Amino acid sequence: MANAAHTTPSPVVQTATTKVHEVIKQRILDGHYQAHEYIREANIARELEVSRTPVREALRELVSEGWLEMIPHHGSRVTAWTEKDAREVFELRLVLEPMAVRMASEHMNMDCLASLRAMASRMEQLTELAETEPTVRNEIATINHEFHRELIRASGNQRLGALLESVVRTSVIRRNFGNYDLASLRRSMRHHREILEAITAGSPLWAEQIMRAHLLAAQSMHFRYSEVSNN
Amino acid sequence: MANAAHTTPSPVVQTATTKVHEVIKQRILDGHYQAHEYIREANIARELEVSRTPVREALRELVSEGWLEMIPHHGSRVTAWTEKDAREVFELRLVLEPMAVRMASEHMNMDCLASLRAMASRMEQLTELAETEPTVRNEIATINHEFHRELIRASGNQRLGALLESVVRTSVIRRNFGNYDLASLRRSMRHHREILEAITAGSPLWAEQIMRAHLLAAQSMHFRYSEVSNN
DNA sequence: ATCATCCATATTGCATACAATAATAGACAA
DNA sequence: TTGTCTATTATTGTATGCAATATGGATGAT
Repeated sequence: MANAAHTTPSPVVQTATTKVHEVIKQRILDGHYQAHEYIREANIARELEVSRTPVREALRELVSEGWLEMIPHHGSRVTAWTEKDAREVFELRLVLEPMAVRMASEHMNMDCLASLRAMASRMEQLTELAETEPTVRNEIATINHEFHRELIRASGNQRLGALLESVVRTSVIRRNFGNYDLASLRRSMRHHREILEAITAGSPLWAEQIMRAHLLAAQSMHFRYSEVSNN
Repeated sequence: MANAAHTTPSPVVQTATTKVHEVIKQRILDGHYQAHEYIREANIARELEVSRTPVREALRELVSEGWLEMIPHHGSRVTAWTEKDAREVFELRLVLEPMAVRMASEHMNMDCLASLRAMASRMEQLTELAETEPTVRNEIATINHEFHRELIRASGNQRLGALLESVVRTSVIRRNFGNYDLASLRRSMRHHREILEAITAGSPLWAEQIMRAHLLAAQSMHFRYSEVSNN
């Protein structure tokens, strides 16, 4: 990916560059760094007690991965996402994730399936607490994200995983079900369960279609929410 | 992809880093740098008369974009493509490009269509020379690449373009029709023409299906060739 | 002969200094 | 007041030196 669409180069050896990379990325996800905010090289270098060199290298990587945009001689700032971006991402997910589920269901092993079932169950439990305890929505969102990742991983196409990772960030940033009413949450959980049922039944096509419906439902919720909040 | 999956950050301002980036990328495409060959920072720095700093930054970008792989404290080398990679890429193209064509045909303007028609015509002309003059195959390949790019651009989804760009490299490297017999070449040209006919007729679905067939035919040719040459 | 250990060397990783560039504020004139 | 020019300052871009690490071969012990 332009890369970009690729995983971090060195997962095992920890250099200063990888450290800076991870910190900045985490802070973007946290919301600690906000959209359009400039990341000054000297600041972050001083803060993390490294020189500007590894900072610059980390920034370049983050630019290639789409987290930052760099204006020569001016600086690097957090990329802001427009509604157009969101639409593009949904269009792509709508094609790639159903494909991933179809492929995953064609050669699914029992361990993976068991893991997915456990996640689905956990999310269902949490859903019933969502009304009284709003904070569990974050936990649901995290598991949901992991559920989708696991399915994509099971597709067997590594590149597909990298692509979706680079594309799905926008949903990661606001990965919450805060705007879901209970009925929508339950429907979403029902979709997860049905995807697993389709896989178990050995019907890749069924699984693919449910995933498509699942994403269209999510898309519908997203734009319903964003219309009243943003534009 | 990142970028990975992303275009070069600064198209207008030319820094030393962008210069190094372009040179190395071009050399990988040329075949000047071969698969698994190490790019030594000091060598390329001395050759291009810059210091190691911009070289390192360019290398990091190229790693993020998937052109190189970097082993910490060991070096950066040109990524080699396996048959598995090729299969993954075809799977992805088979989903993304038909999608792009469908979307492109839904809002196609006359200028773009005229440009595509011109490219198709040019390729058809060159095809009839391919038997007597083998070198025109390279020219056909270049126009073919441009044809596909233009279609993707016309889809209106910028991210899609970036994704495909990061994914389709393998075909760029060996972007030649050297292993096509005349009949296959003609069929390929016929596909291009039919895609444009489908768009003109206002049938996104037709265009999408022909693109899928077009890619499956190419896939078939690719693996037929690679079986006798590689494994 | 084989294996482990240690040292020399090549290469990358990082820090610092300086150069180049762009934004900012202030002075001055219209 | 407004516009323009200039000097200052902040920030990024590049070069260089040194530290950290890995590789390969020589040396020695078993």
